[in-house]
Amino acid sequence: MPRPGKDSYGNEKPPYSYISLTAMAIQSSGEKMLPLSDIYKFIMDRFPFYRQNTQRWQNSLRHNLSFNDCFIKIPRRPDQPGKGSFWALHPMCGDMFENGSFLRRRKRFKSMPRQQKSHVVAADGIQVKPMSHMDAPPSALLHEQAKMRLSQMAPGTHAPLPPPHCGLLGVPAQPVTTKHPFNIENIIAPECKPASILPHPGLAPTLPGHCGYTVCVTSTGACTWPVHGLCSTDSITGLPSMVLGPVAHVSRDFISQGVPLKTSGNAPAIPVPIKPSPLSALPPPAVSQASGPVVPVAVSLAPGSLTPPSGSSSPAVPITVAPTLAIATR
DNA sequence: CAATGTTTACCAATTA
DNA sequence: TAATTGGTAAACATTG
Repeated sequence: MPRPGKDSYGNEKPPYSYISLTAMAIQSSGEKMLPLSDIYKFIMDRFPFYRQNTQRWQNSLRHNLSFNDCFIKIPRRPDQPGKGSFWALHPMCGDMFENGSFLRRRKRFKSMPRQQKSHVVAADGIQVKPMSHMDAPPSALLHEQAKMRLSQMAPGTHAPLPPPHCGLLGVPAQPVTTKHPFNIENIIAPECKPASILPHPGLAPTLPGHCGYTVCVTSTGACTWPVHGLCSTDSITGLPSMVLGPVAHVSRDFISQGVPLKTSGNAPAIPVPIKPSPLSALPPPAVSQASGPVVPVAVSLAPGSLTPPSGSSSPAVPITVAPTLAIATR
């Protein structure tokens, strides 16, 4: 990913697509995510060409942000009031541009391509391109990042992301050892410039020692958390937004969840995508095939009451999640 | 109300 | 030549 300086191209149109410009802006930020206004600012700052006709290109840019799966939207924390969300790059989109050409990508990135069996779903549900497409020399920063990410996320050729801890549902608990960018370890690790854990809207402060990072385990509709009430449900399907167990469906939206680990105002943030992904493209239920990044957290589950939404035809799931969700940090 | 976000449609250029 | 990708316009919804 190029890092053009100020006025790199004078008043000429720079040889970058909006996607690469946006990616550049995001990459240039310390936390690898920016609000829309800062993306505008970055582009206008470096490319005088874009100081004119702002309405036109900004509309195009917004279109790109929404339209392209390579960008994910990250809600603001309540202590970061402001308009609009933050935008970040999808963890798996680092290898979009080929041979230094930032005008046209080799292939449009799709987080959930429809019926492409050759693609691999990583443990966190993020789509991975077949390795044969990954060996072309990509460029600079994005590539490095992607490599780093892929090396921990792509199953098969790389060390897979360990499944989330989930006692009752048959997923063996494993120590969290990977450096997945969405990994709690990464987020709270001092060397990792992280993003912040995003409190679930309307949530009461978490109990001391309990992170309360959301995981939903159900095969039907809404689930309820006895203490934290953390589970968000998809607005359309009513299904949980993050899934740990052998579920039948996962949600369309990824919604930011969790409660601050620290009470300080500088709490880092987890970039949790909330971009919808097509339900139709979802693989059959499997523990390791949750849609969206599943943050490896330690979860204890016990029999109890997860209930579908009233009026739902889905059967109730006789599961309760224990009130404590502890993040395994090391 | 303005900024932000989503979606659809159309077209041109490029690629397979 | 069909499919894909990128750019643009526009309508509309949402949000602070």
